[in-house]
Formats: sequence, C-alpha cells, structure tokens
Amino acid sequence: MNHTQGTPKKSRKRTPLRQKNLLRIYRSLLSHFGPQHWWPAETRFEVIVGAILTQNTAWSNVERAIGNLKAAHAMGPEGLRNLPLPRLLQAIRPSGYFNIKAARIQHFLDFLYGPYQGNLEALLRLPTDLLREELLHIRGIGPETADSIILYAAERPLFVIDAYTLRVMTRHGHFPEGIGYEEAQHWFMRLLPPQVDLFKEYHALLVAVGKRYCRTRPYCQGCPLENS
DNA sequence: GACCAGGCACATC
DNA sequence: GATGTGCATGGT
Repeated sequence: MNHTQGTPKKSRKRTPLRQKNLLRIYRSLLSHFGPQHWWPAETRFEVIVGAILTQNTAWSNVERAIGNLKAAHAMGPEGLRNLPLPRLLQAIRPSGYFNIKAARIQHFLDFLYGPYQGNLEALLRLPTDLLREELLHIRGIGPETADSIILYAAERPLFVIDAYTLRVMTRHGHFPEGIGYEEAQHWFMRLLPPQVDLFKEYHALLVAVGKRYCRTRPYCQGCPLENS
C-alpha cells in the first residue's frame, strides 16, 4: 500500500448519513459526470480478469493488458487456461505486479475448473452470500475484487467499496477517518434500495469524482460534492 | 525524480 | 487486531 498520498488528513465535521443525503450525492454526481456505464468489459469473464488486473493499478494500464490477452485469444476461460505462463506474464506485464496477478488469475481458473468444471455461469448463479464466500477463499481475491465480480459480473446488488469511495466520503464528512470496508459497505447497503444499476453507477461515479477532484491540487475545487 | 493508481497476502508486534 | 511491507508498470 502506498501511504504517501497527498491528501489532507483533516476531514470536515461529520454530518449524519441518511438516505436522502446519499441519494442527493448520487444525483449531484450523475448530473455532473453523466452515466459512466461500468464495467467496461465485453463479457462476464472479462470483468473478472479486469477486476484482478486493476488491483492497485490505473485502468489505462489494465486496458493494455486486456488488449494483449484478447490478441492472444485468451480472454475466455479455455483460452486463458491454455495460455502458457510466459505468454501470460508477457501479456499482463503492462498492468504491473504481473507475477502476482498471473498467480491470482491462475488461482481463479484452478477454482473455476475444480468444483465448477469451467462453468462460469454455474458459479455466478450461486446465492450471493455463498458466491462471496467462495470468491474470498481464492488467494488473491479480497473484498473489493469479490464484490466487483458479484456486482458487475453476477449482477447482484452488492455495493463495492474502493479507495476512492472511502476517500471521497471521508473527505466530505460522511464517513469517519479509518472506517473499514465492511462498515462502509453496510452504510450504502442499509440506506440505498438494492438496485444493481444504482450500485454500479454510484460506484463508478465515486471513482470519477475521486479521480477528478481528490487526487490533484487544488483539491475539491469545483467538486460537485462541495457543500453536500 | 517523485508521486500515484479501481488491492491483497503475509510478517511482525 | 493493528500496522508495515512487497509487489511493478505507466502516466503526470
């Protein structure tokens, strides 16, 4: 983890988080940025591979890796499983951490071709709680990656928390400093109607606002969430 | 050249 | 349980 982000430590006074606040934030972001249409992938399988490749990595780097995998005819369970390791490493090199991510992709494939015999649809049909539990047992798939797969590939209403979500919500006083993943997720899940499209768009919009207004100086200038 | 990016596992205390 | 560290490329 990189602890050197230049974000101010001090957050403003917290306001109690209520459903109307969360919905107002959503409407502000949607109005400011427009629909984000996430996840940018052609198939469910591509969502999963992309979710692993984008761990702590800029999406632009992931796009190169995904392009390489497609060029190698390896953006499907069979194709990727049959891709020799040196070629896998070469293909995903632009996404960084390529040794680790290759192992993580292979762990997922081992799991998929174990109990599910390569049947991705069967895996994604599991009840949400069980699917999450199964995914979290795969080495290299943590809470955010699992929840991204569940929301964007299995299309179940599970809110994805990421670094931008925590940063934006903390910065604007809606979450306390140091809030954990599960607790943050609980707030969104408890206060929002469980709608897949809403959860997808909300997550994507939080990333959009985080990238645009929480990353570079001057922070927050022009941010649609100022005074919200 | 330094900082940052759509995390996670593991070691150590 | 909390904290620190390694993993790596490419853009700003």
